[in-house]
Amino acid sequence: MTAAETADRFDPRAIQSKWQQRWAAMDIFSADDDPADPRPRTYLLDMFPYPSGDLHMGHAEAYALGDAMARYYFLRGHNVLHPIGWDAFGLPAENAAIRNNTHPADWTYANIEVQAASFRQYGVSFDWSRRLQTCDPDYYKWTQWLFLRFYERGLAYRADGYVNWCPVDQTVLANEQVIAGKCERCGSEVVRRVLTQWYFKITEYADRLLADMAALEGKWPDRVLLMQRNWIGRSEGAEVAFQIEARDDPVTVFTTRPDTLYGATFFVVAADSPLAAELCAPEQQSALSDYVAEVRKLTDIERQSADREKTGVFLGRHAVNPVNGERIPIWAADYVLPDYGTGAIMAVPAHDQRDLDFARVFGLPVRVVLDTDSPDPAVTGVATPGAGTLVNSGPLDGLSKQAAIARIIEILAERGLGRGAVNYRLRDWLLSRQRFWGAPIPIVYCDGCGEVPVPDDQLPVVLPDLRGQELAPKGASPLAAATDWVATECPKCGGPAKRDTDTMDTFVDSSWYFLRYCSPSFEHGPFEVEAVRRWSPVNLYVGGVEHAILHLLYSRFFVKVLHDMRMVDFTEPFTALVNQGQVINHGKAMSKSLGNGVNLGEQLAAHGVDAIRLTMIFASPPEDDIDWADMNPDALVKFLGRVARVAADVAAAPAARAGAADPAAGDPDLRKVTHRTIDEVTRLVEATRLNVAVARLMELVSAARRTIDSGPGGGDPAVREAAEALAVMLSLFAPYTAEECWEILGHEPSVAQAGWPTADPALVVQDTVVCVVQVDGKLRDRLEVPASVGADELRALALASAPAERALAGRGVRTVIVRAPRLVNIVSS
RNA sequence: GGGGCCGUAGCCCAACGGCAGGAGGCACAGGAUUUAGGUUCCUGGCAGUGUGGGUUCGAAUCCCACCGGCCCCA
Repeated sequence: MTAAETADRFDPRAIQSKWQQRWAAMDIFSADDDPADPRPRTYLLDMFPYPSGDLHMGHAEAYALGDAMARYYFLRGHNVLHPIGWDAFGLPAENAAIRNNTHPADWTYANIEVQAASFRQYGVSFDWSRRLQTCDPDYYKWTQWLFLRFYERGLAYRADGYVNWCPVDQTVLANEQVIAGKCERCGSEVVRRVLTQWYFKITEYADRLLADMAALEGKWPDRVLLMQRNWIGRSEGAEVAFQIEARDDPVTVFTTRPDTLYGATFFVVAADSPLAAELCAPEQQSALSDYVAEVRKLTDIERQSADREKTGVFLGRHAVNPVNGERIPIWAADYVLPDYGTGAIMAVPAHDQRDLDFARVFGLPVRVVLDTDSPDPAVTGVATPGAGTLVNSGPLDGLSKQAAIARIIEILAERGLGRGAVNYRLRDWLLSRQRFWGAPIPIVYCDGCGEVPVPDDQLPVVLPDLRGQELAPKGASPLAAATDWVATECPKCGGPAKRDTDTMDTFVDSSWYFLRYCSPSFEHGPFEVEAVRRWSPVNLYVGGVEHAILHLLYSRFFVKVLHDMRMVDFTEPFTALVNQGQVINHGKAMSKSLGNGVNLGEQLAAHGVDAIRLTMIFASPPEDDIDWADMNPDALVKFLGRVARVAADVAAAPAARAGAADPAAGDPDLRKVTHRTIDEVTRLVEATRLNVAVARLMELVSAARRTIDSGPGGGDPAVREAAEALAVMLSLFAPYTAEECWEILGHEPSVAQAGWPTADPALVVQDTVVCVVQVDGKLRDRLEVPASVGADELRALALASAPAERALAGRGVRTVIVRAPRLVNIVSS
C-alpha cells in the first residue's frame, strides 16, 4: 500500500482475511505452562459466554476490553493466560431441542462453533488450546466430583423448599419467569409448592464472604462490593424465646430491635410455614388453610411489598412476652416469609411500619416504647423506627436505643430467654433444577441404604440420550422419564436403587471454570493443584455487571471451600474486576419486543472489525453504557485510515528503512509527543482508562501528520519512531490495522510480539511550563518558567507581573499561595 | 421505603481541589486539494460544569438540600 493507493477512503475490511489466515498459522497467544518460564504470569479472564446464538453487541464490547488488556500484558512480555470456553448447559438449549425435535447438544455445539468462528474473526487473543465446554462429560465429571466433596463436608444437603410451580406447564419456574404472579409462558396463576431440593450451605461462609471483601476494596468496583454486602445482608440483633400457651417448647424469633421488646403487642408467623399449621387452634384451621391457598399464589416480592393491604388470620392462640409476661395474640400473615429467620416475628407496631399497617387493619394495640419526638404512630399511622429514649419499658426506661439493645440482651441472657445474635439475609443456595440439560446430581436412593453418593470411580454420571418431546415438562424432571437410566444399583449394598433425577443449577458449572483453564485436560481431578498455584488467582476478570451478585458470590464461595480442602492456597478467585457497561440503543436495552436490536455481524460487515472494536473502546469509560445510536463507527474508520497513511508515508520515503535511522536525528517536537504519549498510554491502559488512551493515540497521529506535511516528511526518523509506537499501541484495540502498519513499516509479523514501546524519560519531562498567576483566584497572567523553578523565585516573578499588579489595584497583598511550578495565587487584603 | 451512582457545548466524552485557550471524537460552518456536494488536509464557532447554599486563597471536583436520570435491596 502506498500513499497514492490510500488516497481513497481506507477500508480496514480489506486486510482482515489475509491476517486471519496468517495469524492462524502462528502460535502467538499460548500460555506457557513450563514452571521454569521466567516471565511474570498474568491471568486475564473474560467471563465465558453462553452459546445462545452468534456473538452480539454486548460481547463485542466485553471482549474488545478484555482483549486490549490481554494484548497489553503480552506486549509487556508477560506469560499471559487468556483462555476461552463456553457456559454450555442451560434451559434455552432444552427449549430449542423440544421445538426442533433434536438433542440440546446439537443446538449447543452448533452455536459454540458459530461463536468460536466469530471470536477468531474478531481477532481476540485467546489461547485456543485450553477451550472448555461445561456440558462436556469430562468437564461435568468434575462438577459432580466437587458436589460430592461438598456433600462429604456437610456443605450439600437435601431439604424441603418452596418453588414457583406452574400447574398448567407442570414445571418449576425461576423467579424471573413469574410475572405479576402469573406464568410467563401460559399466563396461569403460579402457586408455591414444596419440593425436596438440594442446597449448598453457603450461609456457613457468610461471615467470610463478607470479611474477605476488604481485600477487594479498590480493585473491584465499589458498587459490586456494595451489592454483595447488601445481598449477604448481615444484621445484628437478638434471638428472643417466646413461650406459647399450651405448648412445651418456646418459639424463637430474631429481631434487630430487641430494645422495643416491651412494645411487642402481637406475634406473627408466616402463614405458609409448618409452624403456623402447628400453632393454629382447631377452630381456626379452615380459615388458615383458605388463607394459605391465597398466599401461595403470591411471589416473595409481592408478599413483601409495602403498598399491599395487609392480610392475616388470627390463630386462636397466644404467646407470652418474656419480659413482661403479657399475653399477645398469634397471627398468621403473608408479610413474614417462612424461610427467613425462624419464620416468626415479634410485632412492634409503634416502631415498625409493616407491623403498624397490620395492627391498624386488625385493630391491634400500638404501644410506644421509644420516645423519638415524633407524633404518636397510633394516630398518624407512621411508625417511628429511629433513635430515641426508652419509655414504658421497665428496666430500660431512660436508656438510649443503643444502650437499651445492649442492656436487654444482658437481661435476656441472664434469664436464659435469649441472646445476642447475627442474622444474614443470604439464604442457602438452592441448586436442584428439574431440567435435563445440566450436570446430573450424583446421588442415588436405595430403599435399604437411603441417600448414597455415587463413588468417584463411577463418575461422570452421564446424561441419558433424550431429545425432542422427551424433554417437554411433565411435572417432574425430564430425567425421571428415562426409567432405564434412573434404575441403577446401590453402590453400597448392590440392591436396586434410583438416581436423583434433578440436575445442578448452571451457576455450579461456572463457579470453578476459571480453575479448570489452568489444566484443562487434567484427568486426576478438577484441576492440577500446581498449575492453579502458578496461574491463580485471576489477575483481572472482565465481564458484565449482571453477574455482580450471584456468579461472583458463588465463585468466591467455591474458592473458599476449596481453600478449606487445601486444594488452592488463596481465598479470593478474582484479584481485580472490571464490569463493562451495556450496549444499548436509543436509551434502552436492546430487545426483540422493542425492535431496537443491532446485529453485530452487520456492523462488522459494514465497518470492519477494527472500527467496531475501536468504537466500543473509544465510546466511553469501560464501565459506562454505550448508546449505539450515538456512535459513528465511520469516525473510527477515518482514524484508522489516518494511522495507515502515516505508516504508508514512512514506507514511501526512500531513505528510511526499519532500524536504519537514529530517531534522535528526527524532529524533536514530534519525539516529545511520541514519548509523552507512550508514557501516558501506558498508565491509562493499566488503569483501564482505554477511551482516554485512544484519544492520546489520535493526538499522536495528528502530531505525526503535522511533521510529515510541514516539511520533514515521512523520511524523518522521528516520524518512523512515532509510526512504529503507534502500530504497537494501536494493536491493543485494532489488531488488523496495526498488523498491516507493522508490515508496511518493514517488520516481520506479528506486531503482537513487537514488545511494548518504552518512553525515554528525558523526552517526557518538560523543561519549561506555563505558570498561571491568579489574583484572588481569578486568572490574571501566564508566565513561561523553567519546570524546576523554586517557590520563592516564582513568587517574586508573579508579584512582578504587570497584569497582576493592575488587578490588585493598589490593594495590599495578604498572602501568596505558591504551587510551583504551575500556579501562584495572590490574595489581596 | 432504604442504600448507591451520575448530571460539563447539539451529541459521545476529558480535566492530582489549581488555566474550562475543553484532551479526543461526532455533527455543523469555512478554506485548500479535486471533474466532484465524495476523499484528504487545514481552520473555526459553540458550554462555564442541573439548581441553591456551604467549606476553601481557590470548587466541575469536597459537604448539605433540591431537581432530573440510572442501579441494587425492599
